Amino acid sequence: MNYWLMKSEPDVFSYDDLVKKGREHWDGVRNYTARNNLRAMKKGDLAFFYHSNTDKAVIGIIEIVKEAYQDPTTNEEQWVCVDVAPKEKLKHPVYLIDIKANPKLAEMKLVKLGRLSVMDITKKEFDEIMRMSRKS
DNA sequence: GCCAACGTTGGC
DNA sequence: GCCAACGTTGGC
Repeated sequence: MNYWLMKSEPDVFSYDDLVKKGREHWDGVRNYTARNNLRAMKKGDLAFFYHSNTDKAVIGIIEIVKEAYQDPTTNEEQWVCVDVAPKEKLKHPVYLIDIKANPKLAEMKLVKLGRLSVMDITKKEFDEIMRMSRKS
């Protein structure tokens, strides 16, 4: 079981949009590091859904329901996508500013590699963000 | 293979 | 809207 964090601009595709759809392709990734992470995902892995730009917060948990396959939005063979489904919306969003302020999360790629859109996180980081989401 | 120029992302 | 960070491209 691996843990991930995936970014989306909520104006383009939000967690609530995913809930409405029930399941969606996570396509359009055109970055090699992010692509490698997509390829490493296993069915059943969990990922945080992060809203960039307007919210800058982790909103919910999603589950990988289909492993990497050719991205249908391009003919270039090197790009892949996965399918995801909503798992659970966090009780409270966990904001980037609070993640940055938490020393336990200082090593997160979210903080260190600001532009990476699909990243791996540790179970400790996953658990810590879950803990933060339970209090307002 | 180096590196400057350029484009994109995303926080502020 | 600006700009820093950084990945990618292309000339040499």
